[in-house]
Amino acid sequence: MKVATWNVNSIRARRQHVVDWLDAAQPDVLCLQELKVAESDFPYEEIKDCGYEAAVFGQKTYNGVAILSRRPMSNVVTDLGDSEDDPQARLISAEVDGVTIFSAYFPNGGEVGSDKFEYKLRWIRRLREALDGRFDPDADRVALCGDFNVAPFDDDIGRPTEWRSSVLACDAVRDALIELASFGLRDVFRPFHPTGGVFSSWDYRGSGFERGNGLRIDHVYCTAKLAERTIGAIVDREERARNSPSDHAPVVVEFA
DNA sequence: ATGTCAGGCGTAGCCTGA
Repeated sequence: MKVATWNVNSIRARRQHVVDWLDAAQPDVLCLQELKVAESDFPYEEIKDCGYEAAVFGQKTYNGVAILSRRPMSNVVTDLGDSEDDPQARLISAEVDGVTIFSAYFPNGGEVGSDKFEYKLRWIRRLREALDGRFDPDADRVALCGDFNVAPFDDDIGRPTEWRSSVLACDAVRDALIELASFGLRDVFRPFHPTGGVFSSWDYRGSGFERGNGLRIDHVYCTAKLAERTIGAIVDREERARNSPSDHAPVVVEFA
C-alpha cells in the first residue's frame, strides 16, 4: 500500500499537476492540503477520471484538506470532535482497508508568540486529545499524514541559523509534536534517511529549492502495527522541480 | 528576512497568508 501526502498550495492552480502525478506515481492514497477551495469547487470529475474517490473538507481561500483513494473509503470525519468553535478546515480522516488515514494541515503559526502561534500549539494539543478519544494506539492502524508545519530535528532544516527559532522549528513546536506523537505514533519516514538533509518544502522566496534551503515539515506518523510494515519512504523532488510547482513536494511511504 | 505565489475583490493593483 502506497500512501502519499502533498501540500498542493491551491488545488485549482495545481489541478493538472495532481492529475499527472497520480497517473505517474499510482499511489493507493493521496492526502492533500491547502486546497484553498470550497468543497463545491473541488475538481471531483478529474480525480474520478484518474480512478480515485475523494473525501474533501474544503474552505474558501484558506486551508482545505482531502483524501484521495483508489479503494473505497468509510467513516469520513472532518473535525477534531471537541467543543471548540473552529471554522478552519484542517483535518479529515477516513478508513481504507482497515487503516484510518488522516490528512492534516497543521497551523503555520505566524510569528512566535502571536495569537496564530498559540492557536497552533492549542490545535496540536486538541489533535492529541482527538486521538486519545478515538483510537487504541496498540491495536489500531492509524496513519497521520500531512503538512505538520514542524521540522523535528536540526538536520530537517536547510539553514539551522535561519529556521531554528522560527514557528516551524522552535523548541515549543517540537515539544508539541513530541507530546502528540507520545500518543503512540512514529515518524515512518526518518528511519529511511538517518543522516537527514531530506526536505519536503522549500520557500518560494529566496529561491529556497535552488539553494537547498528547505524544510522537512510534511510527515507520515503511524501507530506501531502500521509503522512496522513500512518498507520505503521518499520525497518526490522532481515534482518540486517542475514548472509552476507547489512549494511542497509529495512525500510517499510504502507499506507491506 | 524575503530576487515568490495564490486568492479575494473587482476589473488594477493592493492586501493577506504562507
